[in-house]
Amino acid sequence: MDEDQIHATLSRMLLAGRLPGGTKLGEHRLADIFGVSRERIRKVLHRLGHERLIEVVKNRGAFTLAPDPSEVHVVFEARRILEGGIAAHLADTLSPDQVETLRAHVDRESEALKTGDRRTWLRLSAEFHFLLAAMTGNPVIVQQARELVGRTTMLVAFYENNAGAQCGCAEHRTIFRALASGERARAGKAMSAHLALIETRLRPLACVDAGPPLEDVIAEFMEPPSPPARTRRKAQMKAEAQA
Amino acid sequence: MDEDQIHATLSRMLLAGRLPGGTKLGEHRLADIFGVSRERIRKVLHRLGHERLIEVVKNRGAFTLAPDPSEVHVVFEARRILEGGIAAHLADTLSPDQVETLRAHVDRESEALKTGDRRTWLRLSAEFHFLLAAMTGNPVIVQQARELVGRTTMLVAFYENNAGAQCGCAEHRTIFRALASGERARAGKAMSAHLALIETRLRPLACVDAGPPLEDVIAEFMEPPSPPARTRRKAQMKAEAQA
DNA sequence: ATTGGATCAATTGTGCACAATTTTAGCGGA
DNA sequence: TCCGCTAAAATTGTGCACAATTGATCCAAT
Repeated sequence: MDEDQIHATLSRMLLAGRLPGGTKLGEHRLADIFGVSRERIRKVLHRLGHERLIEVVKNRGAFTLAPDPSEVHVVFEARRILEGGIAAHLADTLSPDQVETLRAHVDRESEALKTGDRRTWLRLSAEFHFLLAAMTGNPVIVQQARELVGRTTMLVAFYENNAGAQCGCAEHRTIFRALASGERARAGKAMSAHLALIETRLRPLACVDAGPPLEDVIAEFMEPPSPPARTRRKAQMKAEAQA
Repeated sequence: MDEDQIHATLSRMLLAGRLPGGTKLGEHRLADIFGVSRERIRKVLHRLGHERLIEVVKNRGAFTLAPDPSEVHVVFEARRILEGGIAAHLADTLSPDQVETLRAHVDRESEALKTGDRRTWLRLSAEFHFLLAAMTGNPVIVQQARELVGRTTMLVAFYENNAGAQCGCAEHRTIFRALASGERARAGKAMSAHLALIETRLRPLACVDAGPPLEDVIAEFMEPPSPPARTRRKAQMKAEAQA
């Protein structure tokens, strides 16, 4: 199997979020699974680590990310900043053709929502953000947006909140209107507000799913330096015990 | 020598832009220079490649980037988008302390400019952008901003236009005023305009330095698939001939 | 003289064996 | 029962030797 194939396969798997956070990804084990040498796996693992899709610790190996709530906030805040900038930029530079493409996309979202085609709606909903990034025509921006969207996907998959946490269709249309009329400030604000809403829809579930953190409860009664640090460690131990 | 040290050393060297674009970075050669094994160098090289500080081609090795004008535009456009988003975000979230820190920074810039301390002024000028990214408190954003600022540094170093292409002090103050007064839209626009100005100050030099592209002239009389692709290749050949 | 192909040198990619580090299991004592 | 220590097992890191690919040089043929 090719190295890029292995990387793509593992990426899909990680983005799907099927493994619990902190799961160990042993080199020898993966080498057996894919039927390739361990070195091949090593390279892919380090690459995934640099892409922030897994966490690699020196002399300890690779682990799936344990998405503590603070990471949710960090990623969504980063998306608000970056995609807010994208929206503002597009409001100034969008061509008539691009406006029409966007209009068609939002219309398809509405249509899918109306006809109850939930699967299509989910896909279109996710593609909307990527489409905007692509419309900048800037490969650097596309790359950065792809990374953030990927991390978001992992987060929502982990909190298995696929049902309600998707993008609201009306909000996409609001963003579109601001873009189409060239209202730079409004477009940026709308995008930022939209992403903030998604985060709030996601967060409540996180607390439920995270279970009893125990150490965090103790930490609440002490000075607050950085509570989430220990949550991660506990999740790792639990996951490793399963393996 | 440690692996991280080698990475840091090469990073500094690349960002300084001392080597011409397209210079080959042979593994065996670097291994001899640093006095370490080739594998160590390989790892660092691939890491640098993933960070877009060099270009690694399969079965051919690593090369310093050949900054064609299109890359200049791409990087600066990306900075306008990202840092525009950062400025807009900060206008909403800046604390009084942060406002004072920024004010002090801009004052120091003015002071350095007035007293003719050019070295200090250049440093402060560059740090202004990084300071804003850091003030988001978001590691993801800091990381992305660092990458773009780094690539910008390489570009200005390559075009050896260090003299006039630095940030205008007045523009920084304009951005600061918008941030301090919480004018989100104005802050984003000011940052975007500021970066656009830097690019225009830089570009004329680029065209002079690029020399006669030759293949591009031929390409102009054919169908336009992706002209910049061949410019890069020519720069590589020229650089390799020197080595 | 130029183009085409083939061989050869140089450089990168890969698998394997060994070294270093971490983790775990076992054991004895407080 | 719990803690500390030691040793062994497992896992990752590294250097080396060899394979594969690329680029260049040379020679021949048109």
